[in-house]
Amino acid sequence: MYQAPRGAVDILPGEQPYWRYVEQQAVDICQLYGYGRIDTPVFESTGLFARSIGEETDIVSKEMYSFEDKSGNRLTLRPEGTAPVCRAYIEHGMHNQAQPVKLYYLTPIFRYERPQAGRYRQHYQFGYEAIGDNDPVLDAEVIEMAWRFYEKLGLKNLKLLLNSTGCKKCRPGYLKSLKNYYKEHADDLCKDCRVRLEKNPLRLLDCKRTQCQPLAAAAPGSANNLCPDCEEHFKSLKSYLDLLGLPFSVEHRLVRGLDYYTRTVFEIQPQTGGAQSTIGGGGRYDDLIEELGGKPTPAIGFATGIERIILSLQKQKVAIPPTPMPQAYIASLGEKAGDKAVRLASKLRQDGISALLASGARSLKAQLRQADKLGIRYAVIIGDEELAQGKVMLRDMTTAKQETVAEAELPAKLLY
RNA sequence: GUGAGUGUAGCCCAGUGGUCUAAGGCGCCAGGUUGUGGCCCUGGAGAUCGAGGGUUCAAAUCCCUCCACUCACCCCA
Repeated sequence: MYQAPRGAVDILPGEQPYWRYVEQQAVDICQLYGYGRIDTPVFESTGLFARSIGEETDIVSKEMYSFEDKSGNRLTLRPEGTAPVCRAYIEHGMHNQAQPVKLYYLTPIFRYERPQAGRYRQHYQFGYEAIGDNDPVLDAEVIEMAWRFYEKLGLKNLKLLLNSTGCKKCRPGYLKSLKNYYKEHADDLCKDCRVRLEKNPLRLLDCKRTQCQPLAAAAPGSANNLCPDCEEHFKSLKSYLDLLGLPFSVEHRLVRGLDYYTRTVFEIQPQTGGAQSTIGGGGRYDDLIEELGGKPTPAIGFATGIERIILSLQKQKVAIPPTPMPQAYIASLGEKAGDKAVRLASKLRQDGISALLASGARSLKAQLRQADKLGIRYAVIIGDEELAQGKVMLRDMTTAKQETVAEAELPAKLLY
């Protein structure tokens, strides 16, 4: 028997209301903040991701779905959303548009990982990017937009974590002091952290092992080792966040897994427990466009996992708008009535009234039982008597009252 | 890639070597008189007990291998 591939799931009709709800709120907030939708291909040249995300990152080194097509091109299923948008920005000469260019996407993401709660091999991300401006007011706006989005969805107990990782001028110095600090305490580190010390010192900061906690807590923070420009940018951002009334906490241990981030990084977490505490995050990537072959162009973006949002909505028992059911169930008895039912269902639908036509030649009892189970309010019943009168029976399933009405009256009755 | 837990009908699950030709609940289908739902009653369909191998006179139950799912780690949305 075939099963969905590991880490990939079917989104069944019963779960669709959550998806449609989240997607609608995403589209709405983007409209509100002036972002235009962009859809990029699900696969791109492997090099695009390797160059942007960083060869040494876990995503590139072990999580990409890469393949070669029949002409030998190395392609990869999109493992994140920002690089393709930057590629499109460059490819279509968007630097000629009014800056910053604001784009959003809602798309599947692929990463070869072991699935667990809130983590899938194919998952969906909603993300947006503001490209072409380094004003910290834009950082604040991007963060605010994410915050309002979650608020609007109905999520409670949100936490905003903020940090600044500096730029290519100040980061090398910071990394050096971080390494020096850790080298002095190398004996107290867990074995994973000893590897990190060499490979990816920033990751030392968010080790989850208890033995490394005190060290990480007392480690030098990037936000305290910024160059004057970055310092000023960060300070300004914080004042804008205050201005907007967004409660943030500066986390000097906040680091993100992609290499392209500069200056501002942030994450938002609903305090709902579980291992996947972060539902969305983002930051600045002022060097990425240039890195990918464009002109030097500052930018900032954000992305959030739809599955994690839905998990949080469910944990917090947020009420979701239900999917509307058909208004009418068309039941019939006998062949002639059946023909009339077919025509009537078609007519109602053409009039914009959703209708479900009974199928399978079942008893009236069975037909009504189905209407009831599906939660359809009105049953239209057609039998020999109705046929003889040239009318139909309209039954309100919620009150169990029914009346004989002319077919022409039906639309008005069904629309209340 | 690592660790732990779990795998019995669509779903929840009973069953720890013979009485299992596998129980129950939900759901599904049908009936409870002639054209009427929701409650109740009755009946029915639906399971190679995750797969393969082994031990045994006998295995859903014990052993091995594999697979899948779940949770956690690494890492990330």
